[in-house]
This record gives sequence, C-alpha cells and structure tokens, in this order.
Amino acid sequence: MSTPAAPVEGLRDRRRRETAVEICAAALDLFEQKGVQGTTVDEIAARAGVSARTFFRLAGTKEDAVFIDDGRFADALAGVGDSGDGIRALLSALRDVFARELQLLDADARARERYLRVRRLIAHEPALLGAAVRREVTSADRFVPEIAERVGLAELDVRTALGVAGLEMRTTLDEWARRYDRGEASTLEGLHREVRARLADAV
Amino acid sequence: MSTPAAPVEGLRDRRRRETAVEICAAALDLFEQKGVQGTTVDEIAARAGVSARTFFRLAGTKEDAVFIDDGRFADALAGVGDSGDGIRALLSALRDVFARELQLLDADARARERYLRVRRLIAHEPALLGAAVRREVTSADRFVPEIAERVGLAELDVRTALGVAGLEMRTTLDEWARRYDRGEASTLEGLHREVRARLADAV
DNA sequence: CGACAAGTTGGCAGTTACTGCCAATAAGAC
DNA sequence: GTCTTATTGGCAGTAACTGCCAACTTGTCG
Repeated sequence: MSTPAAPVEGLRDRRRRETAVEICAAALDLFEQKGVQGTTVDEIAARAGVSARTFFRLAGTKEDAVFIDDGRFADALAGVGDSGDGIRALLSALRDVFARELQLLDADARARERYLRVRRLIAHEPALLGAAVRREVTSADRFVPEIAERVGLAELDVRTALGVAGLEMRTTLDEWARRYDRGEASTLEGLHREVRARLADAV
Repeated sequence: MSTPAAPVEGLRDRRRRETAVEICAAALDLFEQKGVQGTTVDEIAARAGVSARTFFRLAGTKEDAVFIDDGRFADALAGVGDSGDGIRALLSALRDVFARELQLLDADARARERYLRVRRLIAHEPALLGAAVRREVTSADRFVPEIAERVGLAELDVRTALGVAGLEMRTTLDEWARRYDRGEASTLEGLHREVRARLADAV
C-alpha cells in the first residue's frame, strides 16, 4: 500500500525542498523585522544556512524568496477538472478549486498563520506586491492553453474566467490581511463567499 | 480668454515632461530591439540625452521607464464622478470612464501605435508585466478611500468594482496585443465590449 | 562494492541597477 | 539684478544578480 509507482522522491529533492522552506522562513522573518529594502540577500542566505549563490539558484530573486515554498494555488489550478462546457461552468469549477484551498487553510492553523504573515507583508510592501502578482499571472497563463483545449473554450474565455477567479482570490486575501490589521478575524471561506457576492452584485 | 487662473505651467515642468517622453521613447526602442535584460540603463539614458543619475530620478526603475509618460488611465480614474450609489452604479461609471479612454486611443493613430508597442512588450517581457501590474494596482489603490467616501460605499465594494474594471481593461489590452501578433486588428472599444460580455456571461 | 555520470554547492570575479552627496547651473520670485 | 529654489551630472558606494570553476554528494550501473 505504499505508493508503488511514485518516483521515489530522492534525498536530493527532499533537501532541495527543505532548503527552500528554510529560505522562505528566513526571508519572512527578516522582511517583517526590517522591511524588504532593509534586508540583504546575504542576511537571508546566512540565516537559511546557505551561500548567497545557492539562494539565487533557488529563489531567483530577493522578493521571490517568500513565495518559493508555496505552490498551493498554482497546484490547485493544475487539478481543475473538465466540469462541463461553457465559461460559466469553468468559472464555477475554478471557484470550487480555490474555495477548497481556502477551506484547507482555514482548517490548518499553522499554514494559515504563515500565509497570513505573507499576505500582510504583501499588503505593506509594494516590492512584494509586484512579485506576487507577476507570479500569479504568469502561473495562471501557463494553464490557459491546456484548459482551453480540455474544456473546448476560446483562450479569451479561459483567460476571463481565470481573471475573475484570480481577482476574487486576491481581493479575498487582501481583505483578510486588512481585517487582521484592524483586529477583526474572518474565515477565508466566508470572506471568499462575501467577495463573490459583492462581485456578482456589481456585474 | 486665455485661461487666466492656470498655474502657468512653467518651463521647468515642460522640460521635465519632455525628458520623460524622451526617456520613454528611448526605452521603448531599445527594449524592442534588444529586450529588457539586453539593454542597460546607461544606453537608455544616453539615447534620451540625459545622465544615468537623472534617468533614475525621473524613471525610478529601468522597467518603469516605458510607463512614465502615460498617466492616461490613472488620470481617468481621478475623474470618475459620483454617478449614483451602489456598487453596480460605480462599476458602470468606471467602465464608462475606461471605455472613453479606449475610444480616444482608437481615434488617435499615433497614440494608439505607441501604446500597442508598449502592450506587446508587456506581453512578451515578464519583467515589464510585473512593473505594469504593480503600477496599476498601486495607482488604483490611491483612489479607493476618496471614491469610497464620495459614493458612500465600503472600501471592499470600491476595491471590487475597481478590480473588475481593471481586469476588463487588462484583458482587453492583452487580447488586443495578442490579436495584433496574430495579424488581426480590432478596435479597443469593440474588444472592451466583447470582454465585458464574456465576463458577464461567466458571472 | 566500486566506478562513473549527474546534479548540487560555494567561492570568486564581474556586471549592472540604484542611492546619497556635492558642486555647478538654470529657472522663478521679489 | 539678486536671492531662493529646483534640476542636473559626476563620483563613490552598496547590493542584486550571473557565469565560471572546483569540490563534493547523490543516484546508477556493472
């Protein structure tokens, strides 16, 4: 019963992931303490226990350091099934996939706290905002051709649906961080529902 | 009859704007020719006839260089009037404002060609995508409190409406550049209408 | 087990984006 | 015409990032 066909994720990949996590944690701490501008790559690398050279190999960019261990939503995107045809069905499926991820976050205190720190940082650091949105857009773009073919829609339709679902997510996560700063607490799933309702109301 | 109360835009501001235009044009040319990574700030500055130091003072960032002479949509945002209450009315007003700007672009061949070059560059250069989206988001954020107070809506509602309107804009401009690359030509206003229709269909 | 292929790491040197500071100059106010 | 103020360019310095190379670790195949 032990996943026989698995690629036997070797020790190399495990280490790789571990150092990515280390780098993320280090960057998160330092960015919170001294701001993005105020911390150097050398500091992050030192705290993560790697050389600056390896930092760049794994993180690519100073700003990207806080994102490299979280493929959560991108992975979720890969798992969206063909749930009927039509743009409305596609958007519905995307919403479900994202809502599911938010549920998981609501249920996992540790992951939720960490993610909240990241989103609060994004809200306060414009340098991170740019990196985050660029990551989101390029990651979504990767799936457009595949999804378009699978559900038989024009790429423009797929991009529109992905855009709406992504906007709802971004708005939800922003508002989540904002409310936390005001001392209010909300569940992500509930906020997502509220954002969707307001968007539906607007359109 | 010669605008007596005008702030008499001095020679300084005129020069300032002129050099900004020079820098933009130089960056646009060079980015097209050799890619963003392939061109250095010194080259852009030299072509624009200024020192590297002044380049950074005006442009702030290498990637931002192509954007600094176009406040078109940000300015339009500032001019959105209070068109009734409710999120639906706000979104409608935002759409009108943006559609008006697209009309102006459709009508002005010179401005349209230049803007097309910028959007095509954004579509092909991820480094510019990040800068463009960051600019858009931060610029929209500036207006949220003001608009919220003026039309009497919660900030979340304003952010939602701005998000939808911005998404529609980004999608139409992306599709515009994409179709140009495929050899098809479309009017921006028509595309905007089509994108809005698809989005309404999805939601 | 041993040898070989392949991937990973860290240091080093080099480039380039970006900043603070200063002196020179040009524009605007009186 | 002068004084204030803004703009410019050079210079030095920091820090992000890259290519290259040598040492080492891991997976593989006999």
